[in-house]
Amino acid sequence: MNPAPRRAATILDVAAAAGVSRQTVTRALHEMPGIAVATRERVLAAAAELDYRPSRFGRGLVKPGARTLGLLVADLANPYYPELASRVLREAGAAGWHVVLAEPGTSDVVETGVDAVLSFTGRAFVAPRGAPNLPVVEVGVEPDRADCPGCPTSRHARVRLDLAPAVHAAVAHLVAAGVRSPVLHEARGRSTPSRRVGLFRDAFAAAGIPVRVVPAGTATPAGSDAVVAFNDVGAFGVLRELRQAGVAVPESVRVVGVDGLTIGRYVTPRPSTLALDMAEVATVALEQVFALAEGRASASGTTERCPTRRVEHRFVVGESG
Amino acid sequence: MNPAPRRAATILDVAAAAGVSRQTVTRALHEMPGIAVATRERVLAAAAELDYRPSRFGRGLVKPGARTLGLLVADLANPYYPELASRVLREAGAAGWHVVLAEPGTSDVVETGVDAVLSFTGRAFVAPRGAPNLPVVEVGVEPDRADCPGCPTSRHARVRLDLAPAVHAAVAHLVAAGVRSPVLHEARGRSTPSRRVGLFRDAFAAAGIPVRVVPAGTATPAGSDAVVAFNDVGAFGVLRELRQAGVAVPESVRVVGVDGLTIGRYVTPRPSTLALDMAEVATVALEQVFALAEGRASASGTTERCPTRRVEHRFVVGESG
DNA sequence: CTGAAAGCGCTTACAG
DNA sequence: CTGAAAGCGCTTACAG
Repeated sequence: MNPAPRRAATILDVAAAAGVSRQTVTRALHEMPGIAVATRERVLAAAAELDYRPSRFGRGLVKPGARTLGLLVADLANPYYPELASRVLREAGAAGWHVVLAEPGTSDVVETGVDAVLSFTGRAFVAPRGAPNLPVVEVGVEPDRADCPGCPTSRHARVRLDLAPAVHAAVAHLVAAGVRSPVLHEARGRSTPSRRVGLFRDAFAAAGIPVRVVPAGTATPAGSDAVVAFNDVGAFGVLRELRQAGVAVPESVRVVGVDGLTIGRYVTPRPSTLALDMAEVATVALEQVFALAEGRASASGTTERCPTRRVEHRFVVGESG
Repeated sequence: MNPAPRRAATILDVAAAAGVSRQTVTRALHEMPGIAVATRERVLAAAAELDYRPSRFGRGLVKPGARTLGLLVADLANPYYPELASRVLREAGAAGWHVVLAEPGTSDVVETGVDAVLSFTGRAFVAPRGAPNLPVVEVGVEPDRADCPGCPTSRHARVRLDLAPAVHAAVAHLVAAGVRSPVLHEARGRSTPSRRVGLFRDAFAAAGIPVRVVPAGTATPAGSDAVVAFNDVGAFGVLRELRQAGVAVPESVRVVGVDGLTIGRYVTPRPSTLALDMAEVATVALEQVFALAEGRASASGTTERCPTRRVEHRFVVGESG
C-alpha cells in the first residue's frame, strides 16, 4: 500500500503528521509527564503509521549513552574465543559498555565507530584511518615487542598470556612420567616457530630430550610417547586419532593441550592442558580498556608507554597425560 | 602531567589548538587532498596532544554508516550459541552490518540503539520504551503463537525451528533398535513441559511406548534403555555419567542429543543428535531482519503480520544411538 | 590551499 | 499542557 519512502521518517515528520511540535513527539515517545493523553496517542499513532524509528546518532549526540567496545576474536569456531567473549561480555556489560563482536575480516568495525578495541586475534592490530587515538588493547602469547607499531598512532596496552610457568610444569610432569620421545604440534601454515613450540622445545632440551615438530593434523609418528597439541581442540583431535588407531592413552602416548577449555570435561580421556583463567584474562584486559578509554595510560594510573600486564597459564593434569 | 580534561576534546578544540578551521581538521584526519603538508602535520599533532577521538555520533549523523544488529543469545557457555553467532556475524558482516552481542541480562543494549534485534533467547522479546517500530526477529522452537505480544508495538518476524520431522525419525530409529523404556530429559526448573519433550513423548506414545520424564542432570534410572537429553551438551554429560557407571553405550543404553554441535565429533561415543543447519538458520533469520529493517514486512515482500519461516532439524545417527 | 555556512536528528532547558 | 530556541559533533558542498 504505502509506497517505499525515499528516506526514513524523522521526528519532524512525525510532528508534522500529528500536528504537534517535535518536543511533544519526544514527550510521547519517552512517556514523559506533562502531555495530554489524547495528544500522546495521536503522536504514537503517527509514529507507527510512518514507521518512525529514532536515530541512534541524533540521540547519542545529545544523551550520554553506553560506550561501545569492539571485540576482535580470531575464530569463533574454536571454543576458546566464545569462552573468553562470554566473560568479556558480562564484565563489559556490567560496566555499562556494549560489545560489538567481529572476526578479523570484518574489522572495519572500528572505523564506523567504537570507543575502544580489544583484540584477541594473534596478529597485530592496525589502527584505522579516521580513528586517531583509538584505545587498543591487544591480548596474546607473544613476548613483549620492544618496538610496538601500534603505540605511535594510538593509545595502546597489552595483556601478555604467559605460557612459560605452565610449560615448565608440564614438561617436568611428562619427563617424570617417562616421556623421552615427544612430538610438538606447530600451527599449520606458520613460517616462523610459535612461542609455545619454542618454550616446549627449550624445556625438553633442558632435560636432555630432543623433540620432533610437526604441523597440527599430522598423524602421530610411530615411536612417539607424547603429543603436545597446539591447543585443546587440537588435543581433542589427537585423542580421537589415537583411539581410532587403537593406541592406549596415556599408557602408550600422553597427550597435552593448551587453553583449558570447559568443554574438555566431556572428552575422553579428559586432556591434560595448559589452562588459562578466562575470567582473569577478561578482567585484566578490561581494566586496561577502561583505563585507556578514560584517558589514563594504564590501570595503575601511570602514563608509561604501552603498559603490559601478564596472566599465567597453569598446568592441569587430566586423564590423558 | 596533563590535568584530566573536564570533557573530551572535539574537532573545534583541535581546530583552535592548531589555529585552523574545523573542516581543515577533517581534511587532515581523513587524508583528503588539498591541504598543505605542514598544516596537516600541525593538525595531527594537535589531535594527538589533545587525545582527540572523533564522536561516532557526530559522524554517524552526517555519513551513512553500517547498520547495527543486536544479537541476543541465551548463554554463550553452550556452544550452540557461539556456533550460531559465528554464522550470523559472518553473514551480517558481509551485508555491511555490525553485530552487538548480548546475553539477556544486558539487553538494555537495544535501548541505546541498534537498528534491529535478532533474539535467540527462548523467551519472548519485550520491545523497550523509546524504540518504537524496532525490527525484531525471534528464533525458537516454540510453535507459532496466535497472539504475538511483540507484534502490536514493533515490526516483528519469526524463525521457527521445527523439531517434529527429526523427532519422528529418531523415535523410529530407536524403536526399530529395540528401545522400550526411554527416559526424556526436561530442562531444569521448567514448570510447563517443553515442546521437544512433548514431541518425543507423543512419538513414543504413537508406538505404544511410555516414557519417563526427568530433569536434566538426573542419574539415569536403572532399567532404562535410552536417554533423550535436552540438548547436545546434556547428552555429553549423560555419556560421561554412563561411562563412569560402566554402562555400555549403545549396547545397554542409547543416547540422543539435540543441536548437532560441531564439537560433538570429539566426544566418545559420538552422540546421535537432532541436528540443526546453523548456516541455514542464520541465513533465514537475517533475511527476515534485512526485510524488516528495509521496511518490507517479510523477505517474501508481502506485508503479512508476523511472518514466520521454518527450519527443520534433521536426525543424525552417531555412535551413541 | 583554507574557511564561513548549512544541516544531519535528536533532547534539554526555558517560555508561555 | 505545548512550542520556539539552542546546541550536541561532525561532514559536505560552496566560496574565495
